[in-house]
Amino acid sequence: MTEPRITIIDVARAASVHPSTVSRVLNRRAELSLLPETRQRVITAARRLGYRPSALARSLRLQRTFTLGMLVPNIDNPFFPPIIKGVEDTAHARGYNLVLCNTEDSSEREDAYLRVLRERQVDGILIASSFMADATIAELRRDRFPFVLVNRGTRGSDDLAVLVDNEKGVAAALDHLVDLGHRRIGIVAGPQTTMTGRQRLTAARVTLRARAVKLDPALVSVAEAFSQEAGYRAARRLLVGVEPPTAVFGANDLLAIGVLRAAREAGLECPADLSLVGFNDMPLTEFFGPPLTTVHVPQREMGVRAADLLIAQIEGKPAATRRVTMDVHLVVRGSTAALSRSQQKTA
Amino acid sequence: MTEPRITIIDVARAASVHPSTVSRVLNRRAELSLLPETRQRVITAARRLGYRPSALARSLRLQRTFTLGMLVPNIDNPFFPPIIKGVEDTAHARGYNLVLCNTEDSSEREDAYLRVLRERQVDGILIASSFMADATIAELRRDRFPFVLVNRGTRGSDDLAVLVDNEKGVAAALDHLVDLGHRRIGIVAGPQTTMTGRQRLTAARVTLRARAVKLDPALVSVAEAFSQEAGYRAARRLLVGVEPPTAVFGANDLLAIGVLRAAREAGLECPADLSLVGFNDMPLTEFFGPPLTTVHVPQREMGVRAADLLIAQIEGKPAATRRVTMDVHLVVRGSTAALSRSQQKTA
DNA sequence: TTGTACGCGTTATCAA
DNA sequence: TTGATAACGCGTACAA
Repeated sequence: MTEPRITIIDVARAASVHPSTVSRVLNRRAELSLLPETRQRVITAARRLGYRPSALARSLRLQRTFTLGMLVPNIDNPFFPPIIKGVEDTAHARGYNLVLCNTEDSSEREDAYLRVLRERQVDGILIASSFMADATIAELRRDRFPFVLVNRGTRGSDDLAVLVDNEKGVAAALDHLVDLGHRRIGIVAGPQTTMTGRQRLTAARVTLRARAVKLDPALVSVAEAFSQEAGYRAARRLLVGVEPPTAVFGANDLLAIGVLRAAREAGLECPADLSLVGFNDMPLTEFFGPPLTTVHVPQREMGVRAADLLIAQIEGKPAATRRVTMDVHLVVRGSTAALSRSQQKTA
Repeated sequence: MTEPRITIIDVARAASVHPSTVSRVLNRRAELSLLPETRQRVITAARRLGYRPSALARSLRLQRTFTLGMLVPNIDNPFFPPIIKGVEDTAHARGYNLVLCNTEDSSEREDAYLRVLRERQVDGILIASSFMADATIAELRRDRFPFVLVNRGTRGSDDLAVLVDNEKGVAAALDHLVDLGHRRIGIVAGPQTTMTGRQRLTAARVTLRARAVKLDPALVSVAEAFSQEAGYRAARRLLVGVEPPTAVFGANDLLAIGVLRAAREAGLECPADLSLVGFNDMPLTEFFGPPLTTVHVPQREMGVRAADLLIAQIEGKPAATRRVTMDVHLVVRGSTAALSRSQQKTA
């Protein structure tokens, strides 16, 4: 059925040398001690036979796979692809492959994938899955398994992590709204089971207090996921109140889009009737109707830094920093506008 | 440094049985012939020691990795994530893992990744990379390596493939524009080095001829990639002409977005001054300004079908069909409108 | 400079 | 029902 695999032994035979010699030639380590002629014989024999090394056998022998695993909550969320690209580019450049796993925010899948990755002996893991239990991560830590957290932290430990400056971003977003004259500001928060969700909500509270703007508890709606649909549902609860907000901050862009949809359904125009700010600046938000004002996060760069951190750890290099915080800044586009007279009247 | 790996041998020792027995117990194949007591001893020993099987060793022995490779041009293109999810869900459900590779439409990376995938002995490959040379694919075919083409074909061979009904989609898109009264219709075509690019342009020609609408050669602009930027550049060439089109068909949604940007820059409102149709119905297009009229392609389903096809081949199941063509339909949203009087005057 | 021998962790096959 | 053995393909001390 299948052609028998061509191994190092076949090459050796063809070149009339010992298999170990073939191995030496093909792994051009220190060019030390190899007759140029022998080397040539081996190389041509290998090419002629169409020899293909077995990464499996090599990994088994070396106990190294040159593979990284990455756990992502949802590849459908446009926030992640640029991060993944950053990781992959860096990995590729440094001789590593990437195995990508979609957890769908299901702890069952998270565990399954984590197990698979370890059984496959990937050299390290990137965890962007924000729901994953700290306990699961603690296990990796205990086993000294190399890993890096992306866009999430763990309580009270100094795991390697690449984080976003949520405080700064949220402050910029809300300062912007307050500066535009808004006082009744609604918050569509992310799931409070995630660190990002909690941090951004807390930061929002802090910022508004600092600006002496009262945050009406009725104007805080927590979404059960970082998705457009969840944002829509959360926003509906927000907009039907007797005294609706004149502006809303969505804890990420997908939530903001959900808000937009709910607003339209309620007959509200954005930004005329409702100003809207998101977070992440995911691709294409500038083409939305209206273009989304949002907090820019350097997604690709996050991936690059995360991969760098992980590979450094794998290769035993001294880690200069255990924690990288990405800088962010507000990008003002069309979805926010100064508080209008009509809005004031309504309120 | 690293803890020594716990192997089947350690478990065997702890359970006072032979390693081969451990293997038998752990691979709950036909429950045939195993003393319940022995089985229990092994299982508890394994659990107690925290035994983790080595996928590497197993794959080496079995010559099977239960891993699929997937080549994608660009994970940043929102068209692909749903496909990838479809593939991954199916693979996961059937016991396979997925190694994802971003080719960036670079043949260098395509070759590099393809080589890596084969060295890692993935059981099969999904190729969504439309630029890949037919010659490269011919090599896979020659080696009888299991693969499935996604959203692309190869000339004159009956490779396993999951395709999109481009003819139908393009016809629906252009019929829609013609029905709205448009006669000066521009085409922003995809790269003619890809099968999709060629098919859609040809289909456009065919459809317009069938409707007795003349296609002005000056109104056909070929983009050098299926990206927003390339669409923008191609559209600029189109819109600056002396007699600009009243409607444009973009060969995919990203190109259409590029057109939108170019139109705005030229002071054209969409759809008042210019109607626009895309292709693919990638996620979030409904939230664009204006919402994009486009041809819906069941992306996730494509991934599912592709994975099914591939796994069937790997497992030696008879392939009912070698070629699956996905049905498509037009989704009319806000970016298209009937030809207006002002547009007629201009023309 | 090259050959010898062994082990990486499994599982299939055969023998007991 | 379980044990022994070989082999999957490679890399590396060590010996020659």
